[in-house]
Amino acid sequence: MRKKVTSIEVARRAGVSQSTVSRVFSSGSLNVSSRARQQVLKAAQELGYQPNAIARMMSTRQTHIVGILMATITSPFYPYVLEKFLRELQAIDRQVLLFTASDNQSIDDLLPLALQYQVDALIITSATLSSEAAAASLRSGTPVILFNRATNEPNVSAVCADNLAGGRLAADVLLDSGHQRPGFVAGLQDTSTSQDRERGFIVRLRERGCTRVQRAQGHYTYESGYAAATDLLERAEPPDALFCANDIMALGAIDAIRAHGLRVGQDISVIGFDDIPMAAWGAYQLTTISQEVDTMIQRTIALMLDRIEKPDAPARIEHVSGRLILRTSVRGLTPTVNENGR
Amino acid sequence: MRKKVTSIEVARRAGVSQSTVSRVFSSGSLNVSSRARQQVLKAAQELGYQPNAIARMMSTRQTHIVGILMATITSPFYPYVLEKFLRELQAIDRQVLLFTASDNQSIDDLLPLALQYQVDALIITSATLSSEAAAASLRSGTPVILFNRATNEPNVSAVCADNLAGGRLAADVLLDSGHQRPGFVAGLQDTSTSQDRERGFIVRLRERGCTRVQRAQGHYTYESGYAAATDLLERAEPPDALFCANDIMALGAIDAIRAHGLRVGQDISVIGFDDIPMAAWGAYQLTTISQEVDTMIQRTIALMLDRIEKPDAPARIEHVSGRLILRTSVRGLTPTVNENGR
DNA sequence: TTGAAAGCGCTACCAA
DNA sequence: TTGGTAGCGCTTTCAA
Repeated sequence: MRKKVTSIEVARRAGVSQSTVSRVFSSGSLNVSSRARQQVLKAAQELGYQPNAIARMMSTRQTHIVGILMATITSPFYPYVLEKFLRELQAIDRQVLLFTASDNQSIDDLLPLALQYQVDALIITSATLSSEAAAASLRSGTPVILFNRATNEPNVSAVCADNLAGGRLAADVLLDSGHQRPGFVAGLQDTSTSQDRERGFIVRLRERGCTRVQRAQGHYTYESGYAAATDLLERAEPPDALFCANDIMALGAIDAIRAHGLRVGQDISVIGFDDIPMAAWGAYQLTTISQEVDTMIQRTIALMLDRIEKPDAPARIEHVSGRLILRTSVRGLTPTVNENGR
Repeated sequence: MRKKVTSIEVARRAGVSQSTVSRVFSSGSLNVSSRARQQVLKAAQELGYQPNAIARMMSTRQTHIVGILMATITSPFYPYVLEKFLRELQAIDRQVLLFTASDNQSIDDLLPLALQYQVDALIITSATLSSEAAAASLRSGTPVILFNRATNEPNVSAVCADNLAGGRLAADVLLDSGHQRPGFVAGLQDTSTSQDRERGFIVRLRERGCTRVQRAQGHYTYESGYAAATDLLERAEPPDALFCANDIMALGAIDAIRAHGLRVGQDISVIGFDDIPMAAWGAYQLTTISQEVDTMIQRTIALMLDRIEKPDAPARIEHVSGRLILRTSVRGLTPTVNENGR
């Protein structure tokens, strides 16, 4: 049992050359007589032979492995992203080597590691790339695609939601439904997602004459949303509506609001961003702006395949716009869209 | 940029042999004069050399890659499991090749694929292994460990929560707090987790004289928990307490109960299993039985390392018992434990 | 359609 | 401490 069976042993047993065995298991059995193929298959079956993928990578110099670097797997949005990536990549016969990093620092440490594995491409989610890291990836000739983060690096492609437009949409929604004092709960300070959502929101509010916006800092977790909302509610003139940079903070905000004895969607409105499944749960019914994960992922993979094929093609940034998902957490708006979490 | 730099080029530039370059990058620079090492490092730096991990695997016949096969990444319990596994494995210098499967069928298809990658070991979560698959893994000499599933296969190790004890605990909790008509919401029919939790629950209830237990079938999702609870509530003599086979169904049940105008923890009690972060959220405050993920994962990795070292050691099954996490969804019990989601 | 043989980029052994 | 060299298990020419 211990010993791995190699193509040589199969060849011996089948009475053919090792080359023939290789042909049977690679090029779709091209240029192999069906008699030889039968024999090889039979011998392989009997010996329990499986081709050694590592050796194959070695000679073809193609691993068919995609590296995924994910900073925050547990934030409820990302498991969907990961699962979808896996399915799509498995479907096109690519395997996934997964890395996780706690902060942007470790991304820089992990990148060379991923490159050592000769991945065909690297997808980085929920993290930013330093310029040095970008340079290293460029030098190695490994395409890098950012998912859900913008970047200024030339030569690094990215796919993200249209966060600016999303922020503007949130502003319009709140103003249209008659709110006067909107507040903003920010996500992690140094993320392009939070920055852009905030900027779109503020700019649009200003365009429509609303200049005083209260703000509290969160960091994309339930607890930080709870804390930020509490902070905002206890100020002298609390907001009458909250735009939270992601759904999970919005859920925390809702619970904080209720803990203050206020009713969400009546006394105060809340709007989120992402449309995670929990946003549709009975206890929350969160109105939010969706991230079109499926589309974003398809684009990411398309971009990736493109760069694997034409490594010298210029990098591209793509934006995917979200939709307003109407539920009951913003007052004066009635759900019309079809309701299913995801 | 395109071309990958090899150790030969580094050797040439550093004026040493290729063997020396190899030594510098492998055996911790053992048996290399510090002068030679300096030169090699300098040359490598200048050329942007990174050792090729695939080639290394090829000669050492050790990939240092662990395969993880995960059926349901998006069920809220699993992202934590995955992240924890990644951190722990990265910490001991092992990489993770991740596979996902939609059902037990595809597990069987994925297993040979994972084996082709010569993974040092395979961890399978939230899925069961057919006997043929177990045999295949055995023949290949690759250790397989099940996480969170029991198994009867000899030669397959497993780590899971003590589900039987958990079910008994749930029964005791409900009876001790004066409930008369407990009901059970089952998870996926064919999972050992749901079966064992149910069995422990029923057996203990019976031991204490409670024989009539109503039951509804769910499948480990929020929606199915909602539906199952609705079903139970609308029966002639609805239960006064619900034990749900996992937390996410319990949350669905809570929302269903509220939709019926009943108060959770007063009119009817709910107890879950897992202790996912959402169970601690303000809107739910779910009393539940924890799965000690960290411990379970450490055990899994220990088991794995053990079998990698001694492939002929017998398989082992380990159980990790959970704790009662008191919140407010079961009436008559007051939270005492320290409160933080995870 | 087949087989022989030359790599792929490393590690590890052996001799110096 | 060094360098030379023989693999690791495949794929892929090249000739036959």
